[in-house]
Amino acid sequence: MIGDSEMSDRIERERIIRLNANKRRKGIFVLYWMQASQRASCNHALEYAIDSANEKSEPLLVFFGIYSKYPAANARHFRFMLEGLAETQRELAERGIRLIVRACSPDEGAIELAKQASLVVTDRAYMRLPRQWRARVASSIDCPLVQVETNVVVPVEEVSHREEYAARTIRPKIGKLLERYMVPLHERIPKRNSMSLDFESLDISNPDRTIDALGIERNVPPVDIYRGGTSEARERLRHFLTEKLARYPFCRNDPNAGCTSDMSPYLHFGQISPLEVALAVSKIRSPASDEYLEELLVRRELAINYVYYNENYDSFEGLPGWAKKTLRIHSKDTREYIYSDSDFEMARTHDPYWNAAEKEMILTGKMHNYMRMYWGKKILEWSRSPEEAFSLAIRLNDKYELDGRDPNGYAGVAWCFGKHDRPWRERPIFGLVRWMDSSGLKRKFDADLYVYDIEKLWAEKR
DNA sequence: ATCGGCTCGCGCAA
DNA sequence: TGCGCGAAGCCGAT
Repeated sequence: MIGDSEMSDRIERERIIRLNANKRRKGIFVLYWMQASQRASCNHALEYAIDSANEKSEPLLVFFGIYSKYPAANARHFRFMLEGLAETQRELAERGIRLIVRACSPDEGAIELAKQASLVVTDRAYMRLPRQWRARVASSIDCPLVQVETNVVVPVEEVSHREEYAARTIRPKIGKLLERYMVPLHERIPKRNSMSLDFESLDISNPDRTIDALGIERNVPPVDIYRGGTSEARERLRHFLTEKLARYPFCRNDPNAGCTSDMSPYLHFGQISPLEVALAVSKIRSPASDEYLEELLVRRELAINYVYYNENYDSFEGLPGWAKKTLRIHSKDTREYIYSDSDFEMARTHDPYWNAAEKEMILTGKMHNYMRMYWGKKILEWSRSPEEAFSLAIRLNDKYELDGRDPNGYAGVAWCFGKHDRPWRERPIFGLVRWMDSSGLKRKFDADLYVYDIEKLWAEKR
């Protein structure tokens, strides 16, 4: 596909990819089909759409399709998303841009609205389903579909043309491109106001009412701890930078310390831009900010590289050869414990630390990173086979985590099975895959305090 | 408390 | 072709 920069002097041309060969035509508006980047600020796709609209003095209409059947999504995810979307709608309105929201498969909605558009702009997610949607829209509409990368700091294909092996192989590739791509995005206002365009749109001012109206599953309840939206994300970022970052290197692996940034749900729904976070953090020059940028830029964009280039990102098959081989050799090893899916899901194992991690996820929608590793390793250890373990870990992660169904989640689970890691001393069940044990948790932090706190929360909520 | 060994494959130097 | 080294590991020796 061809890069296209003629319309935007402020967006790096590598972020822009035409997904079909259609020519721009006369239309009533430029359409920004918003999907992955649900925000009004620091959004390259939105800014590109504004430039495109201004160029021909057309108004800009933004469309978001709410797909109530999105795999593994439930009321927890939808409420968080809707809270953010309502704020984004208000923010866009202040710039004279109308955001319409419809309950439909997003590709269907985009195809319908594209009939009246001169040009369609969209943002970018890397999972199977949104990629299918974009492909379908590209071939079904009569005007151009232009994809603008705003979900990563360095565009995926610029970093590498293939699946990277580990953090150490992608780190220098990202590092040398940061100078070019880690630059602020200046925002503009459309020449023509689109607020008066008369299009049917869902009222999303009350998320719970919308959830009921859409008939979305309430089997996993929303959480109160994390409220969706760009302003909430920014407030958390500010708090992280002023109160937590300095001690981040010493306490980030301690679930009791409460010193994580908690950006992942906001990044997952695109409510805050990774570029905005990176620029804010990098203003503080310290070893601590470098350590955080490693997470945000190297680990996060490695996870995206994995999902983008590995079609089996959510199954055992996606693992590296050595890991699959060694896990298969040991798949018949005797397991001291074997739990059913519901034993795991209901936190009914013999291990209080594992149960606490599971309960933290169920209650809060976010398990501490360090416990996520232990949690995944033990599912592997206590399942009938590594294939079943992998698929259960993905299912639980997608269902309960606010940041589930995200490249980070898939790469995180895969890491527990050897992805992006190296081999270690061979042992039963795990083979050469790194093993973890609860004695390690106790060595590194007060694991019993963690259990105590989670059990207390569990008792309060039940 | 600290440290080497475990083990595979990438990427660079030669 | 050889060599160093790697996301969070554990284990056993000192």
